[in-house]
Formats: sequence, structure tokens, C-alpha cells
Amino acid sequence: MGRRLSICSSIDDCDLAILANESSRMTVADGRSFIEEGAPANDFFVVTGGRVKLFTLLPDGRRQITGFAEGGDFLGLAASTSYAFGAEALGGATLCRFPHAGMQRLTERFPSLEHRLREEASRELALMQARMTLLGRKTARERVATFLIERCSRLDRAGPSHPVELDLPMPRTDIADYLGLTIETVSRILSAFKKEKLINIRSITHITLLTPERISMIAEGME
Amino acid sequence: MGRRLSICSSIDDCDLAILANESSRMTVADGRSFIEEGAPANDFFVVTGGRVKLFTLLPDGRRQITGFAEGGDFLGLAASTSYAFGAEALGGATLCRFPHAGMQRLTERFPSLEHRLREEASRELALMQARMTLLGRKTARERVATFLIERCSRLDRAGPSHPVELDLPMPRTDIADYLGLTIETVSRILSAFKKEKLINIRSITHITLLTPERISMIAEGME
DNA sequence: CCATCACCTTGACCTGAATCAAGTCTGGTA
DNA sequence: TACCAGACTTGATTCAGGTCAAGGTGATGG
Repeated sequence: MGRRLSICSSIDDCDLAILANESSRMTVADGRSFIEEGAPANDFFVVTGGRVKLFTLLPDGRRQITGFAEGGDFLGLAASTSYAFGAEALGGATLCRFPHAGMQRLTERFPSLEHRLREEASRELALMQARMTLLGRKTARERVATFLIERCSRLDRAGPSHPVELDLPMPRTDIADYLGLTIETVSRILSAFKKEKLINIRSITHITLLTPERISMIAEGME
Repeated sequence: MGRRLSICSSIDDCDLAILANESSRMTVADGRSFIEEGAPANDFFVVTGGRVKLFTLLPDGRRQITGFAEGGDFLGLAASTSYAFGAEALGGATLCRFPHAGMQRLTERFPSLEHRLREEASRELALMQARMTLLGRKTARERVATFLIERCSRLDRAGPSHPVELDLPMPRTDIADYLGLTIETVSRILSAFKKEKLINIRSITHITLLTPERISMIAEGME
């Protein structure tokens, strides 16, 4: 969750030691889970490298991926007592862990940090509104199109009108669980987009958006 | 969004004047919109009475209600430049409006307020994860059951095992747009629940949950 | 160079919820 | 008391996407 600006951006150089003092680095191997949904929430995390997926589960195993996080993103902003989601590395990730107690010392020492955290939380809140609309009201085609555009606008700001190379580091299963679809549907729709010359599938993980602006149209239901 | 504790809870009595100074009260009539999705976000709101619905729209008019807010809830936490949602009164509401500039003066004066705001944002974040799971992975029956349970646990903490009277102040259209369904489906499922003696429909807005614990089971997909 | 395994694609078929189309109920008005 | 309008319910039918079932594909190791 949350992007770009590192947690450090609100703290000046010579205070970095204090920060380092309150945190510990950790490495998580591909597919390894490091936050258990419902477990007591003792830590706050910052993703420093690699990628992570966040998800919730239903008792029968149905899964909803609620977000992907990468370098600079915050996890576990909720200062609540238990995690509302599980988290798992996607192809290996490195994290910085801040125990809540230490976090509190930090926010006391650096009041502006609290503001950064709120900012991050509200940015995430805004993204989630959009994702709820996707899940509640968009068709499968629109969902996949939205996903592609979302991916590409995390590289390029502003949707460009010329071909964009895209790399989808997550397996189809994860895309499906993120979009509230099945892997078959995701696969079929990507194939359809290819047949319609909207995209080019160079390899499983490597896709070219041939007509980004048309794909954005589809994403917004304006075919 | 966000419940119970008023914004004032982090501010002591004699400072209330300062707070009052930075805010203005407003009344919104039933069905009147007071936040326009995408409009520049200049204010932060606290619901002081009545109810409000938050939603996002697709260009063709499809609507996703992303939440209902009532007394004590916060709106527009995102300190971003434009609102990520629209908001409209549901049967009349009263609000307290805080222009962002004033809000900033307040957080400087009362640092603990910033923490409250983050807390509120992260609580909302956790709720949204659950709602994404609902929209992405639950069946219509499960969604309606979840909705009923959600409504009743905002009265009673802990799901009780004996009948609960419930009042649904929003029209079926809103329930449908909240759950990502059509009004027909919502209506059919409520009728089915009635036939199965899970609920009793006393009037359009007044429903009794006869077996709350069975309804919770359905809500979690554990029929 | 082939076997294997995990992941992805494609096809045939099915089904849950949407859509389309009548009714019915309620509360307000005269 | 009867009428009306808007909101809700119910039924018949359709269809988007899910499910089930084969194939493909490409990276790894023997």
C-alpha cells in the first residue's frame, strides 16, 4: 500500500540512526507468508524491495487479494489489535519491520511522521474506493482492462497513447483473485484483447499495450 | 466513515471554542448531494446527525456505494486534492465542515488529533478489506447476510443468538448498489430468508433477524 | 535431448444473477 | 373511501462468467 516516498522522507539525515534503532530488516522468500490474517498486530512494515501481496480469506478458502505492495509501500497502518489481512511475498521481498511500541516512540520524536502515515492511509483509502467499484460494478473485460492500465500508470504517470511494455510479476491466479474473477476468465480476456490487437502477449509475464488509450476507455466502461 | 468517538474526544473542553471557530455546521436535505466525486477537496466533514451515503460512479451511471456514514463518522480524510467519492444525505443529515486550512491549524494546535485521524483512516481501511472480499468473492446470499449482520453489529457488539430488531433506513436501490447486486436480487434473497424463517419482514424498513447466528454462518459462506 | 511439473490456454457446458416484464403494496392526497 | 405514484416483489427468460475437462508451453533437471 502507499507508494513512492519512503518513510524516511519526513526525517532528516542525522536522525536516521534513531529510526534504524527502532526497526529491523527482514527478508521473505517467494510465497512465504509473514502476516497472518487475524493474528495480533504487533508490527508495522515498510516494503523495501521486491513485491508483496495482501489478501483476505473466507473459511472455505476463497481468496480476495486486496492489494499488491512494492518498494516504499506501507503495511499494517491500522494501529488496531489484529491484522485485517494476510501478506505473502511475491517472488521474494525485503521489509523493514517497526514494532508498534517503537513506532510510537518515533511518532513522538517526529510528529510529522504521523501526518505522513495518515496521508498514506488516506491515499490507500481512495484507491480502495476505486477497487470496490471495480469489484462491485465492472464487467470482466473492464476489470482486466483496468488492471492493465493500473499497472502501466505505475510506471508512466499520465496514460500515454503509444505502446507500453508491461511486466506482470504475479501468476494468473493472483490476478484473478485480485479482480474477483477466475483464472480461466482472465486468460480468455487477455487472449481476446490480443485477438483484437489491443495488446501483444510476448510471454506470460511480458505484455505490450498496443493502444493504451482504447484500453482505458474499456476500463471505464466506455467501449 | 469511522465511528463513535467524536473528533472532540482528543481535545479538552476549554479548547472547544477554537474548534468551533474552525468549523461550520451545515444541514443537508434528503437526497441532496454535498460532495461531488472528483471535485477539488477543500473540506473535511464530520457527520453529526442523520445518515449519509458515499459512492463512486462509472461514466454510464453504474454506481457503487462504498459506505454509509452516521453520527460521529469522518468524511474526506484523504488530504488529497480531489474527492474520490460523492456523498449524499440519506433522509437528512447534519454535518460539521472543516476547511483543510483550518484543519491544519487544528492539527498543529492539537497534535493528538493527527493520530485520531490516522486511527480513523486505518479503521476504515480494515473495513474496506472486508468489503472487497464481499464484492469480489461472496455470493448474493452471502452478501445480503453479511449486510444484515453488519447492520446489527452496529447496535449490539457481539452477534447475539436471539432475535434482533433491525431498521434499514436506506431504499433497496442503495442496498443493491452497496452489495454490488440488483434490487431484484436483494429483494428475492430477503424473501427467501423470510421463507426459510431466518428473518421476519415487518415492513420495508423494519426487519427482525430470527436466527442471527445462522445468518452469520451464511455470511461467512459456512451455510 | 527428453521427461516432468507447474502454469497457462482453450473449449463445452452450466448456473447464478441480471434483465425484462408484470404485478402488488404503501403512504399521501382529495 | 378511492386514487395515485413510487418503491418493492415476483416471475420468465437470458447471458456473463464459472465450472469441468482437455490440451499446450516453457523452465528445470536427469
